[in-house]
Amino acid sequence: MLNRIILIGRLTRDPELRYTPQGVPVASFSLAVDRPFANQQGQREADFIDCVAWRKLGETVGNHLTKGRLVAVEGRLQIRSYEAQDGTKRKVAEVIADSVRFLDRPRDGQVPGSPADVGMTDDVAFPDDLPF
Amino acid sequence: MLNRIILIGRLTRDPELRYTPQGVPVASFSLAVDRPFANQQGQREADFIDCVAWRKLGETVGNHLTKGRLVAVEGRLQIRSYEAQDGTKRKVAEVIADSVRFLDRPRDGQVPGSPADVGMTDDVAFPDDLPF
Amino acid sequence: MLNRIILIGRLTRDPELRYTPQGVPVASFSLAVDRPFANQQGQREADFIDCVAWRKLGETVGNHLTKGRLVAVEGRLQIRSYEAQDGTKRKVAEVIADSVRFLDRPRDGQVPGSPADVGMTDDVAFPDDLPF
Amino acid sequence: MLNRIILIGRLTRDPELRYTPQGVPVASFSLAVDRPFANQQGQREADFIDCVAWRKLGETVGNHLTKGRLVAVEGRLQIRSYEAQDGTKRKVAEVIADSVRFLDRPRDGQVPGSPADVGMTDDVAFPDDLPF
DNA sequence: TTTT
DNA sequence: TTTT
Repeated sequence: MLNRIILIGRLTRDPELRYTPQGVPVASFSLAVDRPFANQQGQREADFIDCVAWRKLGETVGNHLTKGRLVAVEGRLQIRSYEAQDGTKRKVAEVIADSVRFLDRPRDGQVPGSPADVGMTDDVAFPDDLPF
Repeated sequence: MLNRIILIGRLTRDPELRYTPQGVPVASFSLAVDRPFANQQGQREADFIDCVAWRKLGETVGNHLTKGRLVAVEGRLQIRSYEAQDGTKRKVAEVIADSVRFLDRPRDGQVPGSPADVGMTDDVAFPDDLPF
Repeated sequence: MLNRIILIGRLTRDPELRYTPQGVPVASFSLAVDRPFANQQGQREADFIDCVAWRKLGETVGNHLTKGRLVAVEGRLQIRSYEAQDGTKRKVAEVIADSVRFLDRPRDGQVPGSPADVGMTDDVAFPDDLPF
Repeated sequence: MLNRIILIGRLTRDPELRYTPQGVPVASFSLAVDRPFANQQGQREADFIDCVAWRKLGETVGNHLTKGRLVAVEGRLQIRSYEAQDGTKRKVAEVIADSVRFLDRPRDGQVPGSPADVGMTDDVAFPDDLPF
């Protein structure tokens, strides 16, 4: 009935922007989110969280974000279940973003024209999770 | 750097309460969280989200919650990566709860003595609002 | 750049549904949200938080919610500053809701036809804070 | 029963660090949080939100943050009611922070030794994710 | 009293 | 496959 997640982290690689057969843009990216404490070996680990952005938000993400950029993502956690080729059940967990804010400025010469310190929001109400 | 998730949903089955070798209680449970819209067949789907509660919160969950109960869970999303027996990489996504609130009353004869409409929090509760 | 609040609480009174001169519906309501700990006298206090819902969501709130109902509200915290008649500066803090979920069923004979256990979301993207 | 707010914004001035008569540190600061849309005059407004941090978190805030710094604050919204000298009822809304993360680096020569890109949390940090 |  |  309520499913809300807010993350701040850095992109582990450049986003991938693709299009559905119907031409709907969808960007995939992965965030490294540092855990708030050290593990038993005294190291600070991170969670690597897959995110998806659809439509206009997806295009903004795909066109302006790059590996290493710091962002705040708001969305919901979606769990998809499927059967693998070997017949075992698998699950995919991903955050369906409805807002992505850029929290640092791009490094020089990275993405010309990228909107520094600007956020994008996806307020249009569509089914954000076509099975693509 | 920030990882916060808030869910409202119903337990898909009774929680499992176990103990680490060191005797630390840990409860596992799964929530069905209805999606906010219908899919293309007009049906309302749900995400089935695995949750974990440690220590005192784990015991409360294990002792007082049952299948079907409505709860609000606050926590963080944790992704664990591991290698399966067949050598493939797998991931486990689970919400590490630091607060679980009970939003309905148990059905009659369910769990004698369960604290209806009562929440439990993993945090130490300081009066953060002395009138200073 | 990011402003997100999630509350679970009970309405302290019936909501007030009004309309702007342009006919836009807006519902005002107040939530009692129990604090997570007891104060120094051992009593559990609550925060009384003013909320506002616009348009279709406002009508749903105004038509289906009543004093005492348990709800989950998602929105943003808005602070309006103004000058009182005596020339002093005052502030109004209110939560602009973009989603309200009903977490209990109405008491018998309360609101005929009210959608029990149903949530409403306001996904349309408008300026949610006309100075009304 | 649940009261969670997450903000990203900039300090409108240097924080004030004070101490209760019992010696408990408490820092007050105010955040400018840009609204996600423009008003009817096409200008982007901000909400100015008062925040409070207690104890160790308060000291970190008081000692390391300065006007203009970008932070993420997690906490709860607290409403205090009181009677003014003229007999009228007033309310104070403030966010009681339990985590403050620094999202930019201090400007040169600002606060020597300040922990750049480091967050502080009020919570006790248990390894909530023993591999069990 | 308002930040970039 | 992992970010600063």
